[in-house]
Amino acid sequence: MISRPPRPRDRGIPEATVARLPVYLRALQALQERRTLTISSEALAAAAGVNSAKLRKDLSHLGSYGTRGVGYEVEYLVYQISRELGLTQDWSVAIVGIGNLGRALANYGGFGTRGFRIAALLDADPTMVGQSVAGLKVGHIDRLEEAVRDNGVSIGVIATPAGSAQHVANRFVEVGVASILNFAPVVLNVPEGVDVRKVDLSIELQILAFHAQRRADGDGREPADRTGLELT
Amino acid sequence: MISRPPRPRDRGIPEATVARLPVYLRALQALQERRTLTISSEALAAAAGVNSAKLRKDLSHLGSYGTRGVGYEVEYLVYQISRELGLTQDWSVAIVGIGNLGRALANYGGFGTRGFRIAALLDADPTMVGQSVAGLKVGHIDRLEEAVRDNGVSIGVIATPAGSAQHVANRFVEVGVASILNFAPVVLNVPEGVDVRKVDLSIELQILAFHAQRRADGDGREPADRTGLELT
DNA sequence: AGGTGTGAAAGTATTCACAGCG
DNA sequence: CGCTGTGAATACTTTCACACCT
Repeated sequence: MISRPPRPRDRGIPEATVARLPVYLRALQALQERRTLTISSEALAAAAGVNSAKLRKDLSHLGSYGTRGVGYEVEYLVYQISRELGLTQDWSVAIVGIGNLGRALANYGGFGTRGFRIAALLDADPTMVGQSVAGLKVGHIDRLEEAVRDNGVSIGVIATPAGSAQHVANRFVEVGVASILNFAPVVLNVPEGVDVRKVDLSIELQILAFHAQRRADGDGREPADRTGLELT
Repeated sequence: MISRPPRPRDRGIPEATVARLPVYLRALQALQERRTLTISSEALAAAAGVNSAKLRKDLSHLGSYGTRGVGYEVEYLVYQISRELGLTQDWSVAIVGIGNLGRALANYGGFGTRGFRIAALLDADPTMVGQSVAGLKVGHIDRLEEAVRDNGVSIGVIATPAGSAQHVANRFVEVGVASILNFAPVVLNVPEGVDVRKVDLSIELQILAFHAQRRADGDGREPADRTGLELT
């Protein structure tokens, strides 16, 4: 549908940029649903909650996909960002730990708006095993290796209690799962080459508390965010 | 006159440091449970998944709480970090959206290991209202203002579908809640001075996919990415 | 000796501001 | 003319390496 990209792009995309691409992608997909064809950096930046210079710089790392005087073609950008993020292929995901959180994840429809397929749900609790969650039968954790191999799982999600997380991580790593999303409140130890991302609810709360306290302390002073300085 | 007597300590702790303090705190609390009295920067750094230079620099922003040749006193550091993060006071939290995720959050025992109190659960679904979740009765979202005021809520958690998130955020802001933790996959628009943090499951997955793809593509090159880090 | 605290250097990220293309 | 793409300036973060304290 869209002609082949000119050349393998520069692969040195800054980490900070990578972290924002999904946000841009989501904003663009929303625009696409509203049949918007093109958009300026200014408008897209506003939708994504960043400033336009940052957005343009970010996109410039993917290539020159805009048109001066006009903006970006929504559909084309969606495609380019999706490709860059690896969403043009499907990733199989296994979720371990089917408590409230695991269930929430399994049921999270918008899981990537395509690109991700939840292939297996596993739990250690025998009363959990066999139950149907989000249209999938929960398997026993003992079958993790089997589940990973049979489904070509390449991303593992850990939603177990803290005490089991490292063990599950080890097993993921052993069967070759090199991308792990960890919701358990522990620091996982993994060998070089394995990519772990952590989502930690209480850490986020604590960061909020820090800023809230500062707001209260300094009171009438720092408005939570530093004010811009003048120069020039 | 250049002297500045009033300020006891520099309050300008770098954001990157703030984001790591909760991780250190958790590691220290684990040590405390094992009756460890003192710890070196090297060992604490390993437990927290960072390098020791970074840890020392981070802690140096709080003050000079270590002893040269010895290390840090665990209990004292726990106290200092807790105080810095504002955990020596209690923060009341309201959760809006009691689906699987909201329930998971409500039941998350380790919610801050003290410091946070879940004061109200709210939902728009009438069949949900009145149910008991994690020992609390779910209230109707219409009573948000009441719930916030009666319980002195200062942190709001949004676990609703994307479509309702902005509306809920507006109402939080209007009753004076200036700290929001958003799990809905949308960019919230809030006035200056309101602090929003976002946790987005599919964004995390997409970042993992990016690195996984790079690993597959470039192959034999980039060693994936550093592990054990989170990003905000 | 042993390990913290910290300037200085190196590496990243953000913002500015404007040349130049469509 | 408007808006992208980008060098240059600025700001922030991490890492190094060692003086200095216990």
